[in-house]
Amino acid sequence: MKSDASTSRPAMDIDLAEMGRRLRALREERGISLSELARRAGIGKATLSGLETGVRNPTLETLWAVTAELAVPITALLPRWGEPTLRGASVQATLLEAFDEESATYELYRLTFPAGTEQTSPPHPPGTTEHLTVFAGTLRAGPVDAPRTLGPGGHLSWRADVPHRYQVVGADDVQASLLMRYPRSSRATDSGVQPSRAPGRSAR
Amino acid sequence: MKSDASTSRPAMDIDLAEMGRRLRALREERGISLSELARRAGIGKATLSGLETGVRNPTLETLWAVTAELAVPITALLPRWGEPTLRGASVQATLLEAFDEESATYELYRLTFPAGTEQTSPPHPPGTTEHLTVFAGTLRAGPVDAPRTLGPGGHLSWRADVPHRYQVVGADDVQASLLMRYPRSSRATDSGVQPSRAPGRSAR
DNA sequence: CCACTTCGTTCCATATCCGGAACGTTCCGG
DNA sequence: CCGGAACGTTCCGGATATGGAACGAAGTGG
Repeated sequence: MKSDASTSRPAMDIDLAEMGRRLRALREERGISLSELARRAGIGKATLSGLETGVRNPTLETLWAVTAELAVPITALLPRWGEPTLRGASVQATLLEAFDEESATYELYRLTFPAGTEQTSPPHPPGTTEHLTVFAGTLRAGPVDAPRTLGPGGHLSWRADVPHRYQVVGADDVQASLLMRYPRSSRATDSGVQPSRAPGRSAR
Repeated sequence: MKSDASTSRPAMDIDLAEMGRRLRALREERGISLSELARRAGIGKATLSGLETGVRNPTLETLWAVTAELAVPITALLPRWGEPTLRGASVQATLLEAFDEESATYELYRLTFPAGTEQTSPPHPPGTTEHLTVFAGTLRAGPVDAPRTLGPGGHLSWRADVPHRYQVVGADDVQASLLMRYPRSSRATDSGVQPSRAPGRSAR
C-alpha cells in the first residue's frame, strides 16, 4: 500500500478504528482493565491504548500477544472472517480456503445471493469446474443452457468454462458454498472469479 | 511477548520462519516472482524478502497487503488455520463456519484423513445429513451399507442418522470438506467438534 | 477532606520495520 | 563471449511502532 504519498498516515486498507473497537469490546466483555490486559499480554499500556483507539498499525507479534491473551483467533479482530468481497454486482463471496494440489487448485467460497439476484458469469479457464451447495434459500444455477433448481442441501456441479448463471428463486436470500476447481496451469491468467481480493481491502 | 529479556530479538510466539515458508510456497504456487508480488502488493522487495526468510515481524498493514494480493485469508500464513481439533482417532476436523438458520444448523468443516484411515461414525441425531466434498485423494464414504468411492472433486451426501464410514483408498491423504446439517432442535449436546481454541500460543 | 490506588492517555527515547537503491547471480539473445 | 534483463538479498536513511514513565481523572478508605 502506501498508495498515497501525500498522507503521512499510510492509507491502510484495514479499518484500524473498527478493529480497535472490537478489541476494546472483547476486553470489556472479560471485565479486565486496559492496564491489566497489557500486563498479562506482556505489551505496553501505550501500545494497547493506541491499538484500541485505532491509531496504531500493530505488528503481528503485538496482535498475537493480545489475541492470545484474550483467547480469540486473530480473525476476531479483522474485518470479518475472510472478509466478504464483492463479486459481480451484488453477490458476496468469501474465500474460505484455497488448496493447491499437484494437478489443480481449489478454492472454497461461501456465497450470499441477496433475494432477487440474477447474475451471469463469463466462462472461466478451460477445465474449470464449479461445485455448488445450497445452505438456505432456493437457487437456480448452472450452465445457461442447462440450469437446475436447488433447495437447501441441494448440490450441483458443472463445467465453468462456458457461461453460467445464478438466479435466486423466491423471496429469500440464498446461502451457499462454492468449490472452484482450476486444473493446474489454467488459473494462471486468472480470468475468472477473481478469487477476490481476499482479505478484502478497498481497492488501492 | 518479550518473555525472554536476554535475547535481543523478542521471543515471538509465532514461528516467523515457518510463516515465511508458507508465504513463499503460496507465491511460488502462483508462479510469480518475489519482485512481481512485491510490486503488485505495493510493498518493498526488501520487506517481502525479509518476510519470506522469516527475519521480519511484519506490520498488520504489510501482512494484509500481501495476503490480499495472494487472495488468501491472513490465517493462511498463521500457525494453523482455525486450529485443528481432534475428532475420532486420527481424522482432523476444523470448523470453518457455522450457520444458524430457521429450520436447521449448518456446520462446515475442513477434514484431513491421513492415509490408511478407516473410521466408522455412530449415528447422529435424526434428520442429520452430511454433505462431503473431496479435494484430494480418494475416499470411500457413506452409510455402512451403501458407501461410494470419491476422487478429487467428488461429492456425496447421505443421511447421518445411521452408522456411516470414512475409509481412505490408496496411499494419499484425503482432503475434504464436510457440511453437516442438523435440523432444528436435534443438535442438542454438541456431539462433535469443539469450535477450536484461539491463536494457539506456546503457553507462557 | 485528603492520601492512595487504579484507570486510560500522552510523551518520549529506542528499537525495528519500511521501501528505494545497490549488489551479486543467473539466464538468455545476439 | 558479452550486454541486458530479471531475480532475490543486502544496505541504509527515514518513518513509525514499542514500552517505560509521567500525567490528569476517577474511585476508595480512613
